[in-house]
Amino acid sequence: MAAKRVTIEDVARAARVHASTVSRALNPRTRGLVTAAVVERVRGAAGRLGYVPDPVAAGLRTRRTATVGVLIPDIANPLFPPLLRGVEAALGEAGYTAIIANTDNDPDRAAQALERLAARRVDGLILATATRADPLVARCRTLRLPVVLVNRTTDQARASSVASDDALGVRLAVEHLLRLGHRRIGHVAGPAALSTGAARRASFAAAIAAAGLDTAGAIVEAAAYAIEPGRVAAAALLDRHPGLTALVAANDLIALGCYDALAARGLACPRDCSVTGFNDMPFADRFAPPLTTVRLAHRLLGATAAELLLAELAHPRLPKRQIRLAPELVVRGSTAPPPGAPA
Amino acid sequence: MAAKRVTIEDVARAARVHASTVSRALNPRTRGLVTAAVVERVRGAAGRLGYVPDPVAAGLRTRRTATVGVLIPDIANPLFPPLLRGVEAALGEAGYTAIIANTDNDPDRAAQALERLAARRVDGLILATATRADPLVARCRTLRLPVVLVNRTTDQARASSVASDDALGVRLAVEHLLRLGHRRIGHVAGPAALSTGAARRASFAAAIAAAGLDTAGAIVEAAAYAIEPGRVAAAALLDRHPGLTALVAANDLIALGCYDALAARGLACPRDCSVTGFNDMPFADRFAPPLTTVRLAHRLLGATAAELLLAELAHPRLPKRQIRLAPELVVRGSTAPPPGAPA
DNA sequence: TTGTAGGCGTTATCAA
DNA sequence: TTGATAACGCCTACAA
Repeated sequence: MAAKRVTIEDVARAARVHASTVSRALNPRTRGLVTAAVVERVRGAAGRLGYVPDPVAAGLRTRRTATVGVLIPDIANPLFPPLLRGVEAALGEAGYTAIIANTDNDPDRAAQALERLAARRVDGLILATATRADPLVARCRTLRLPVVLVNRTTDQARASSVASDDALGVRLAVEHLLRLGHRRIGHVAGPAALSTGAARRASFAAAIAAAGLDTAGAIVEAAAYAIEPGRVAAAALLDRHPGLTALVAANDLIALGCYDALAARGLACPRDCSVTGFNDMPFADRFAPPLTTVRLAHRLLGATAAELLLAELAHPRLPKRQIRLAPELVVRGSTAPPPGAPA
Repeated sequence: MAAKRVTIEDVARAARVHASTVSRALNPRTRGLVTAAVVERVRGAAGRLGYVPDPVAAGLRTRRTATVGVLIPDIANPLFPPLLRGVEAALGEAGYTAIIANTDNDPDRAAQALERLAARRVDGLILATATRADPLVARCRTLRLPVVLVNRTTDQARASSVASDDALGVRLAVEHLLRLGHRRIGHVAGPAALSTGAARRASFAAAIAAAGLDTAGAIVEAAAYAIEPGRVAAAALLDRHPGLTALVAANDLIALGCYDALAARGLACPRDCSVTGFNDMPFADRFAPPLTTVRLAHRLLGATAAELLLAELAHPRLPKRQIRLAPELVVRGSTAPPPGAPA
């Protein structure tokens, strides 16, 4: 059946016009240059023959592939699937296709992936892997590759970005704990090399200080946003400050590590110690106990990043924008008044 | 800096050979045709100039894009991220790139995605969305697009496939429950239109019959592999058979629905009723209670699918293969002896 | 072993 | 408004 490919020449013959006219008639941007009647004839012929334009050939000529690269740390981190859905939806709407690459939080792999995607001639890049001093942003400038940061940002605002308002999120968590009566609150921070780790930590310190409490030393940094590093850091924190009645974790996976560290010491959550997370990852409501956390609109995060990038692709000289989405607190079963508090 | 693109012509000039020689020297398959000394000179020049071959241009000429399409129902289903990692790893090894598309279990979206990927000239397709009578497999044949099925299969073995041994998995779950002393066991099945739903249901019935028990009517089908449909189906099942002491769910999300249905009736799991899942999705060990389930090697599933496809790309006339990976039972906290059983 | 020539399917530019 | 032409960057018969 569909043995041989239908090309623009075949359509041209069938419509009794030149191939370039077919191209113009079929391309929405140039359709205005062609008589309406001819457009109809061409579309009819194209439909009859089952013509499908070849984006590879068009890309060779136009230097655009209608393709966007997406670098993420690890798709197995439940934060990212919804984000990717948002990216995909927004790109798809505009006729773009996403090419996703995992970097495993490894800068070398990220650099490699960037080169591979650039070689594939992606039109732009969405970076969910940025460190605060990420060399990839500069590399994109060199390659003249439009880039948008999502979730994590760099210290220098050389690219547009969409992220959560980390400061607000942590403040909501701390204020919730203060309202419950907690006075000895610790923080298991994320990596300081990431904007999220640094911002959440700073906000924690500020919120504690604003309450007139002392936070010195009640912060330990986890080596990565994952359960086991979270457990290790939480254990160290509890060693140093056995009297803590609440832990603010820099994200939900670290919060799970806090669960483990508490369990290992025979402490019950939330009875002996409350825990809060960040992200409201899928199934956070199913954990034991259900996790009180700060909810991010992950899908919106991805969709917004895609739209920022599409805007830059359409208008290359657009000023960079930094968008912060406001998160909200979701109270579940992992937080309660501190032990000994009046009911 | 990298203002202008470095082409094969530039390298040819620098190495004082013809462009076609550069092409041959740089392509592993044709390198043997070129003198070693010339190869060295070419590679040197290419390295110095920072030449990166353009896969778009090469693809136009060779009709191959080193690209594979992957259709999945929904990346937000935790089953798929590890599977995709496996696909990505195996493809990357061979220099291929995956292009992922979500279909939301919608046949129309799946068909659309297939056409889009075909238009993009993917070299092959990995289908994780197959229904038992999926028209997309035939469409791939028409398009002469190599295709491999993963996780779900079609009734007709017109394509190679990798999936779990569903029969074995369910048998393991049922036998575990029998050993615990359960005699009234129900099944919340997956959609009958999917190979997994049908196979797991048949295996459940067979295992119950083999134990000399009566299963008539103790099966209800969930409308989809998701929590809420699972809850609805489990509720219907419990209405019809209030005496059930164990539920075998067709997958982990349906198992979570069973949790909800039991809770709504004031029944405790596992004290009043045991529940088993299927897949061992990430975080299944974190649920309340931790889920006893059948573990699949998801990453291996994906990697194997990719390798099957790569083999077919290399040798188009290869016979189709049907691979079944053996799952294993993971016993956790959601199963226990039936109420009233001797400790 | 290397060079020559042609073409993959499309679109931009120019001319009519 | 439409047609002709060339070019995007690469690969592969074929010729030398």
